Amino acid sequence: MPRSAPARAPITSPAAATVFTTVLTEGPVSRVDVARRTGLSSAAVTKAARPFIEAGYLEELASEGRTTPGAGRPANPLAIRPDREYFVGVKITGDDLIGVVTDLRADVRASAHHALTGHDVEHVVHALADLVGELLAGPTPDGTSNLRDRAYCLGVAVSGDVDRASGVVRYSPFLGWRDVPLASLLEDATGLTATLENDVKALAVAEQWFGEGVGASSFALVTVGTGIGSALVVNGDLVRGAHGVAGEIGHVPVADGGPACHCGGRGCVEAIASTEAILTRARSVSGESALSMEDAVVRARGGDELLREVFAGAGHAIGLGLAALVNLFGPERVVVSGEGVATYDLFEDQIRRTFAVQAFGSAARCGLVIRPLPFEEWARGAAAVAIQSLFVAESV
Amino acid sequence: MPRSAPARAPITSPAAATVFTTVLTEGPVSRVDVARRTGLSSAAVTKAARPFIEAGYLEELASEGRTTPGAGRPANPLAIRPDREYFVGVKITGDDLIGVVTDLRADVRASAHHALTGHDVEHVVHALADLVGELLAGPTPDGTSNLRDRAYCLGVAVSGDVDRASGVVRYSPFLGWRDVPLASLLEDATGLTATLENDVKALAVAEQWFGEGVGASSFALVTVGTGIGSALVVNGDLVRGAHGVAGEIGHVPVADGGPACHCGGRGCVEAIASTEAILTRARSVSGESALSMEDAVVRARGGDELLREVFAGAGHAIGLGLAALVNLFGPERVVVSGEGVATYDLFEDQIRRTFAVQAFGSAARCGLVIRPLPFEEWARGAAAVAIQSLFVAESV
DNA sequence: ATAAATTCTTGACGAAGTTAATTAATCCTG
DNA sequence: CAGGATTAATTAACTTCGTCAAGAATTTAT
Repeated sequence: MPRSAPARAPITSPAAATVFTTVLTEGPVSRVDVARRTGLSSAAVTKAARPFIEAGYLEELASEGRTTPGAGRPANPLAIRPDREYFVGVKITGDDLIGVVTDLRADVRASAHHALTGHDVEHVVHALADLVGELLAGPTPDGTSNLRDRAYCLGVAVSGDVDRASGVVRYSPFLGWRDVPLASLLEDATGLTATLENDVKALAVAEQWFGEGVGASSFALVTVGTGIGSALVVNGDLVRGAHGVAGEIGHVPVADGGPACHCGGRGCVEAIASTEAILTRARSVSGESALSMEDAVVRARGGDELLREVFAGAGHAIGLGLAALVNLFGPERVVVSGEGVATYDLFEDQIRRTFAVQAFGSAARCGLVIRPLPFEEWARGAAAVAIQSLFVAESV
Repeated sequence: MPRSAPARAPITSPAAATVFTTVLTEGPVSRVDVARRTGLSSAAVTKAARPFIEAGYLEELASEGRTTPGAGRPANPLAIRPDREYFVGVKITGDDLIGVVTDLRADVRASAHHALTGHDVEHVVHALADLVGELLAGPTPDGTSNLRDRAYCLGVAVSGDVDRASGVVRYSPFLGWRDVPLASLLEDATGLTATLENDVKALAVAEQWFGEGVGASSFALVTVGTGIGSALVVNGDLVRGAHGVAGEIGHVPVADGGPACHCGGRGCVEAIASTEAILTRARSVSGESALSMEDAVVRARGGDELLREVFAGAGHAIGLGLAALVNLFGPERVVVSGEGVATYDLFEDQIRRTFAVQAFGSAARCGLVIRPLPFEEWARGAAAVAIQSLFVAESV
C-alpha cells in the first residue's frame, strides 16, 4: 500500500541543511548565532530558515527576556518543533525486532518489540510491517492526530554490509541474507519511505546528532556485546569503506597467536572480549563448563580473582583495539557502548589503563567515554537515520 | 628577500580546481571527457579551462587523428604544460636535506642534498636556503629562462606534528623542535612561498595525484624504515586527526606483551619492524652484538634461518598492522613503501600471508602494493605539496 | 553534397550566497 | 523620559558559479 509522499519543505541547498542541523543539534539558537557558528551570513540564515518555519519544522521562540546582559535587540531563537512529524526506527537482531517511534529530536515516544521465528525474508518483512502497524496504531503523543498520518519515514538498522544508497542488504551473516532489496520490500509492505543502515553506523548517526558526537568533527563509536564493532566519523562523514567494510574493530588483531576467531584470524578483539569469548574463557578458568554469564559477573564482582582477570583481559583487548583506532585516526572523541558495557565496572579500569599506555602522543588526549546503552537505543539509531533521510542529500 | 607573488591564474571556484586536477592526474583529456568524469557540464569545463590556458598552465593539443572510430568533431584534448612553472621540494631528515626541482607533473628535473651539522632552527633554515639557491642556480630544463625566475613555490616535508595551514612545526621529535614557524622563516630566507607538511602526508599527496592513489577515493600509504608511519586518504581528503596525530600505524599494538617501544607502549609495529628493531633482534638471535644491517641482509638472503625468521617476524608485525588499518578503514588501495622495503624480498611474503589471514571479509580485496621507494621520492612528495598549494584552497 | 554525430562555445538564465542599508527592539545615560 | 548605543533580523541589489539550450565547428558515412 504505497502512499503519496507528504508535503515537505524541500531541503535542497547546503545552507538549508546546515541551518537546520545546527538548530537540531545545538538547541534553540538565534539566527545570528547560527550564522556565527556556521560561517554563513545572517541574511542567508534568515532565508534558509523561512521555508522550515513555514513547513512547521522550526519555530521562532519569543525572546523571553535577555540571557546575556548588554544593549541591543534581543534574539528570537529558532527551535525545532519536534512534534511536527514522527519517525519509526526498527533494529533487526537475530532473535527479534525492536521498534520505536520518535519525534524529530529522536526522543522515543513509543516502543514495541516482536519475536522473530525465522530468518527468511518474507517472514521478516511481514513481522516488521506488523510491528510498524502496531507502533503507529495510536494517536500522536499530543493527541491532535493519528501517528499513522504523521509518520512517513522508516529507518531500519541491520548488522552486516548494508548499501544505504540502494537500500540493499548486501550481506548479513546473522540473517543469512545476500543482496536483499529490503528497503523497497518494506516500502511496499508499510507504505513508509524506508532507509536502511548498518546498525553500528545508525547508532553513530544518533550519537553524532544527539549524543556524545555533537560538535565533534571526528569521533568513533565502539559497541561491545555479542559482537564488537565500531563506526568512524571523519569530517562529519561516516567512513564506509571501499568494499563496504569499515570500522571492524572487532577484527583488529591485538594478541599475536591469541585465540582463534570465527573470522579465520587469531587474537582479534572479538575473540577475546565478546560476550561469548568472555564466557568461554570464564568456563575454562573456573573449570565449570555450565557457568552462566550472570553467575560469572556476580562472582567476579564478589572478588573471584580468576574471573576478574578474565574480564580485565577483555578490557585489555578492548583498550588495545581502541589504541589502534585512535593512533590511526586521531578522533576527537570515542564512545564505548553496547550491551557488554552493562558490566563495565569489571573492565572500565583496564580499558583506560591499557589505552593510556598504548595511545600515541597527543592522540591520548581524545575524550574517552564508556557508557552502557539501553537496547532500545539501537532502534533510536535507526530512527535517527530516518530523520536524516528527511534533510540530508541522497549521496550520504 | 621576499619577492612579489607571480602572475597567476586565480583558481578560486571548486569547478576550476576539479577541472585542473582532472587534467593533471588523468593526462590529456578532452573537455567533454572531463565533464563526463566530473559530472560538470561541458560548458562549465570550457569556462573553467580558459583562465588556465591563458595563464599557460594548460594547453590544447591538436586533435591528432581520431583514436576512437565514429563520426563527429574530434576532440581537442587538454594537457598540462609542465614547464610553465617549476617547484622546489625539500625533505628534512635528522642528518641532511634532500631537495628536488620538479615540473608541474612532479617529475624531478634536478636534485641536490646537503648535510646537516646541527638541528638548531637557524642552521637548518640557512642550510635550506643554500640548498634552494643551489637547486635554482641553473637555467630551466628547456633552456629558455632561469629556474630562479620560474619557481615560486617551495614545499617542505618534516616528520612530526606539522600544522600545514599555519606553517608551524608543532612538534618534531627528530629535530627537537616545538612550535617553530618554519614556513614564514623559509619565505623570508628564500623568497619563495613555502608550504609545510608532514613527510608521510606529503608522500601520500604525491601518490594520490601521480602514483598508486590515482583514481582511488580512499587509500593508505604506509612507510617502513627508521620509523613506521602511514597516511590515510578518505573521500579524497587526508585524515589529520583532531590533535594533529593520525596514521600512527607504527604505534598500533600488535603483539601483546611484546618488546617495549620508545613511545612507552609494548608490542608496537615499530618496536618489531623498524630498521633498528630488526637489527637489535638480529644481533640478539645471532649472538653477534656488532652485526651490521647489511651483513644481516646478506646472510638472510643466503639462507640463515634464524635471521630469515627475524625479517619474517617484522613482516608479520607489518601484516598485522595493515590488517588493523584495513579492517578499520576499508581503503580501496594500500601502498607499502619506504627505505625498509629495499629488502622486501625478505618479508613481502610474510606481510601478504599475515594480511590475508587477518583482513576481515571483503576488506581483504583492497589492492596491496609493496614497492621500494627511492629516497628522493620523499622530496618529490614535498614538491607535490608545493604544487598543491598552487591550486587547492587554503583550508586543506 | 548532404546527413549524422560529436565537440566546443556562447549567452540567457537561475540558484544561492554576499554585502550594505534599513528596520526593529532593547538597554543606557543624562 | 528622550535620544543614542547596541544588537538582531530583514530587505534589496549585486556577485559568483553553475546549468541549459541553441548553435557553430569539424569530422565520418552515404
